[in-house]
Amino acid sequence: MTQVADRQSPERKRNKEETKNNILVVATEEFADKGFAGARIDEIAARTQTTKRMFYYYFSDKEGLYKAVVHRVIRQIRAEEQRVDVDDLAPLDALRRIAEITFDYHEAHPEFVRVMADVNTNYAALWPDGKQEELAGPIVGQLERVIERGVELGDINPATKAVDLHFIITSFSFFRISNQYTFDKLFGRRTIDPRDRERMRRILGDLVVSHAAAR
Amino acid sequence: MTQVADRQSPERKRNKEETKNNILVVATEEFADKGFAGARIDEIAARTQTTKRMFYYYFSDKEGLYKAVVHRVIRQIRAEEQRVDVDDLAPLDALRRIAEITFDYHEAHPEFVRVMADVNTNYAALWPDGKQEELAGPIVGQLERVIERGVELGDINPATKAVDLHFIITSFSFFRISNQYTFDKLFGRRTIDPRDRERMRRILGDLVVSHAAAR
DNA sequence: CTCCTAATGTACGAAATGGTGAGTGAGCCT
DNA sequence: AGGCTCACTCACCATTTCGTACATTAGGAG
Repeated sequence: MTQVADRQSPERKRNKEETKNNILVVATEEFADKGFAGARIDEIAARTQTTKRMFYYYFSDKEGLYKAVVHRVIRQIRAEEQRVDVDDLAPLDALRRIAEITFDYHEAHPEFVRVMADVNTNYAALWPDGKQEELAGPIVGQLERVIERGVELGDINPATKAVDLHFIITSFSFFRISNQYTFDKLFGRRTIDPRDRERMRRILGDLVVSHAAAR
Repeated sequence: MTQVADRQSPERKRNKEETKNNILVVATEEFADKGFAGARIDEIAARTQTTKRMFYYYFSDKEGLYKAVVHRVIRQIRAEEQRVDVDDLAPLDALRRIAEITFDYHEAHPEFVRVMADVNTNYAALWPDGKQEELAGPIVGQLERVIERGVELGDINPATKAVDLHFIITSFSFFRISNQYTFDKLFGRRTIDPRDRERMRRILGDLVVSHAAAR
């Protein structure tokens, strides 16, 4: 019995990975809630199991911590997309399915939406280091494969571009969450009302299909 | 010749309206650029022709100034919409035209997009006082009239809802501006590239038409 | 001309905020 | 056992930031 196992054990007092992760989880909540400028280091510290000094020990400064948070939320949505498998659906059904998955993800993960909105507030000046492909993920490639398949079958318009489809899907799904508060104030509709949810989801699917379908 | 004219004259040194407006214009830029939490009162002061003390004199505090800015940018887009006249277009053409006008407005007024995004960051907790109808404006009513006309002619699906149409148009137009930085980082497409602009504009018009058109 | 009030300017303070210097001790290695 | 490293703690600081008490002036009223 070596002690290697103990190194990973939860009761270990000093645990680099656990501490870092604990900070990241709390920081994600705080940054998602208040944005970069509104988030307070001391506030995060109070809700962490460690002290403020640890941020600076592991993440250099507020910006470093923020970049780590951004990286984290993007990695999570990409991981979800990785699991998408629509190969056994007809092309147009596959597109609708991808749209629905994205729609659902945005609703289930408002922290992703809020962090991304805040990154744009800062003109994406605080962007995590790392490869662009790793962050972009497989989604556009998946759409391309479906399009290719659909074109061969004559179901999909050959002029259809994957990035355009992704833009349509994402703008609809993202805005519904990000702008729910002002949209509801202005037009008195509970944007995320469960009763409206199904209709909105269907509308998006219809839009995607009608955009891609062969004439 | 009464002196009433002089009261409005530009060379007047002390001018309530002009001072307030000057502050509002600068504050709009600053809040749009940095958001509520990131904006700095002293920074606004430095770029104004008056002193910081005037904010508090006219707008009570930072929140009051922010609310005034929000009110202002919303009033401006509604004023633009007020001028829309599509009564002499065929219903489906009218819808496309309204979509294009909204699309163009968002592109021409990023400060509107940025301020609204920031309001949502704050869960719309800082919302200007005033009537909801005044802020919502005429856009939904205009869409409703076009739909009604189209249904009578048999061009438009009777199930079409004006708010849904407005959601489709706005989410597309808004996201294209608000999320341009992250979308471009991730998918390497200059979202507001002039060469892409026409295609995006057309895509939105097509989506709107296909959503509303009678089967 | 003088007074009075609305409008403007000056200078400052209290609290919050991001960040750090210096030390401590847990746990691994030999 | 004992030393060494690195994860961790504590107390502290320099600025920044919102806000205000108080002084001052423009300009209309009478």
